[in-house]
Amino acid sequence: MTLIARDGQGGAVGVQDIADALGISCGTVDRALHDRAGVSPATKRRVLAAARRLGYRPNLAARYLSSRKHIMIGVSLPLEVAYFFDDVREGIVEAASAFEPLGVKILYRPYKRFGQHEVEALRDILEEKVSAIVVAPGYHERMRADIDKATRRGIPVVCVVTDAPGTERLTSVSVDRFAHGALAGELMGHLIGGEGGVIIFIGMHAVVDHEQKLRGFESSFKQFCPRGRILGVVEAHDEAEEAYQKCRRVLAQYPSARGIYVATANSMPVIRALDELGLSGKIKVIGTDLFPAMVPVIEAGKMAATIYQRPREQGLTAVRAIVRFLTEGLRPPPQILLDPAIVMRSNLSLFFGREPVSLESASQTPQAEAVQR
Amino acid sequence: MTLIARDGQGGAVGVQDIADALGISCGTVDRALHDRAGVSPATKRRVLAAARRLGYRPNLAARYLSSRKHIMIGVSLPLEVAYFFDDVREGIVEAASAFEPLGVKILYRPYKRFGQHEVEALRDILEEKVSAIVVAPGYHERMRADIDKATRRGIPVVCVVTDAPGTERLTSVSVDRFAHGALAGELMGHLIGGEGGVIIFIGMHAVVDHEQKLRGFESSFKQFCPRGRILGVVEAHDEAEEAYQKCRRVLAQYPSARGIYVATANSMPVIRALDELGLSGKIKVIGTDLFPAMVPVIEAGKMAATIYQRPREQGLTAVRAIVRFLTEGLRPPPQILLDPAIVMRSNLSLFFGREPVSLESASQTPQAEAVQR
DNA sequence: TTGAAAGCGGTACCAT
DNA sequence: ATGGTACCGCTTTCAA
Repeated sequence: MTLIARDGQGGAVGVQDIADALGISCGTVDRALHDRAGVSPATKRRVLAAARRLGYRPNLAARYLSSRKHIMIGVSLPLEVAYFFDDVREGIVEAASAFEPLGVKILYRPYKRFGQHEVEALRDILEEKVSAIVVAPGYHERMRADIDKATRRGIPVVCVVTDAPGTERLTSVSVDRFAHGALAGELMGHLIGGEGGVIIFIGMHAVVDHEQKLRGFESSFKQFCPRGRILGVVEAHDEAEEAYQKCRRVLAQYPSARGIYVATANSMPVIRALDELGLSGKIKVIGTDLFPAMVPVIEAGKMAATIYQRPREQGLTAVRAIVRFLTEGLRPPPQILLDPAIVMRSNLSLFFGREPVSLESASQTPQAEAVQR
Repeated sequence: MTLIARDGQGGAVGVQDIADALGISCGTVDRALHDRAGVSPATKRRVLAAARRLGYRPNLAARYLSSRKHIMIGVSLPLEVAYFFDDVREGIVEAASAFEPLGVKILYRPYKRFGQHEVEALRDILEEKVSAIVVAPGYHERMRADIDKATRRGIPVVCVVTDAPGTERLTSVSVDRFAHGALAGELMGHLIGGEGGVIIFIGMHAVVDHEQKLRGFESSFKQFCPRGRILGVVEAHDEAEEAYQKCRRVLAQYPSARGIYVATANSMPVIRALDELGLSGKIKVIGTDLFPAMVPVIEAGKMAATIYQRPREQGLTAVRAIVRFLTEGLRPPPQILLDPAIVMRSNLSLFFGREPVSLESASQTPQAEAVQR
């Protein structure tokens, strides 16, 4: 050993150690480490080798303190559907606030409706100086060019809720949609006691999400309800009135139906139709997502279960993945799939109205410092 | 305004700003802010007032960099039951690694079996210089004194999996056990089609956890299975052989039983008994937790569902709560209840064998730095 | 009791 | 291309 460890903290190796070991200055080491201009290729190679050999790990606190570069995460999400994307945003803010000490900040650039003006919103964000971007692509083909552009500029893009397959996005966070449908199918099989016909409501077949849920449902319903049958698949295009009308029509057509699976958030019109026909509770309904109006419906037993896509978790997960990538270079798996949660009457209260750990009560005040060591 | 903002970053206020505003030195401000010795009460009051007025927020990166005090979290968990506590520990390590830039480190002091030598293990940890402690109290009465002692020393204690009610612990992280039981009850109601007798296996009535699950089950089973009946509650004391024997006996006594709810992890002996009696799949079983041996059982349809207590999430949550408390003074709610997850065949793969975001691939190497901005 | 100043580990700028 | 150094905001030590 030609070196004397500079510190007792388990021997963390810093730029200065590398510099000392090579007999050069820390400035040069910094330049070599970060691909900055003005280092001879030879020196650079030596530095990189030494860094690896000595096990260099950057001190992130020092870096943050020194560079004063904040990690600004641009968030572009639709304002509608509010109950869902508000929760996503809540998760994002929550995670960002946990990383505040690392200088993580959120730049929120919402747009009106899912799928509308999303490209413009993304471009706006690209104008600003952000370090990463969170988006929920409605029409991913339209977003592709800008997502790839951001990525090539070194700005990682993470998709939440929906994905933009085939793009250079860092990763996507969403619920496993096949599992979503499969859970619904398995549960439905149990609910209707292993036999009977069911009807499925989706948005449209063209939407990959809906199609995946549908396939999931079909695959497991077949297993868990061998004497069951899928009577029909209704496209309601996420329109309330359309769902209502088609529900009435399809029930008239199949009066023997024993279950309905609504693979989108569009379940309330179905409940209304069942209510009017006096079939609430008789026909078993499995819905998707969770919003205020559904609470009394579930409590009243008019909907047996709903598959919850955990928007808050999605937001949390996206930001955590970004921060780890940015600060530690840890590349997340190309796709992060959360497990959909089954919400029934017994656990409803755990999902609804649950507050995040309050951000207000954070120590703005010096008093709270006292608890530290 | 008598002050000119020192920086353009949104006007963050630091110790120096307070010092300037008061015409004193930053050293004094620091002492006043942290209850250190050697500040006149008058000065201290003025500093505190100014800090609040100016909206002082400590720069945590600077603090960490300067003080070189790491946040060492002492973790005292049993090695058994491994499949469960290993996952808790995995979550703890995962969360800690995310906060590594803040100097968060784990001091792991395991002990052999749940409930045994836990007091000694806790005392050992107290000897070391830790900033916080995570424990899973088996016999919380025995732990009380040491938990309170740690807390009084300024070392927050967080309970995971189990709680130590009535102690000064910072908070506890566990699954909502009433909801656990209630979910099982609701599901069971559906599984047996609204009528029939069921049998419940617990550890013992004296264990609060088990009693809570039992009450949850009873309450919802009554609602969802109005023509159902709880035939018996079996205490198996977490012993495999006992569970097996009692299962055979109770099934002989109630041949009409249509469902079994095992409220502890002790479900495999029950499955074995059912297998031998040729009742697998006929009698609906709802279990608790998830471990390797259960996977084929669920896949084969011998167990309809299991209620998963999400050990990894518990570990993650505990560490996050500790870090936020320590760094931001944010006090968590007195009890953190996670939602139990329903695992069935359709979502089994999402829970089992799921790897945490790999810690290995983290940037030990300077190359990964290049992705940063 | 208080002030002044030296770091902590990187970064960035100015010399060379 | 490289070295030297001031500085980020806070803590800590030494002087006064």
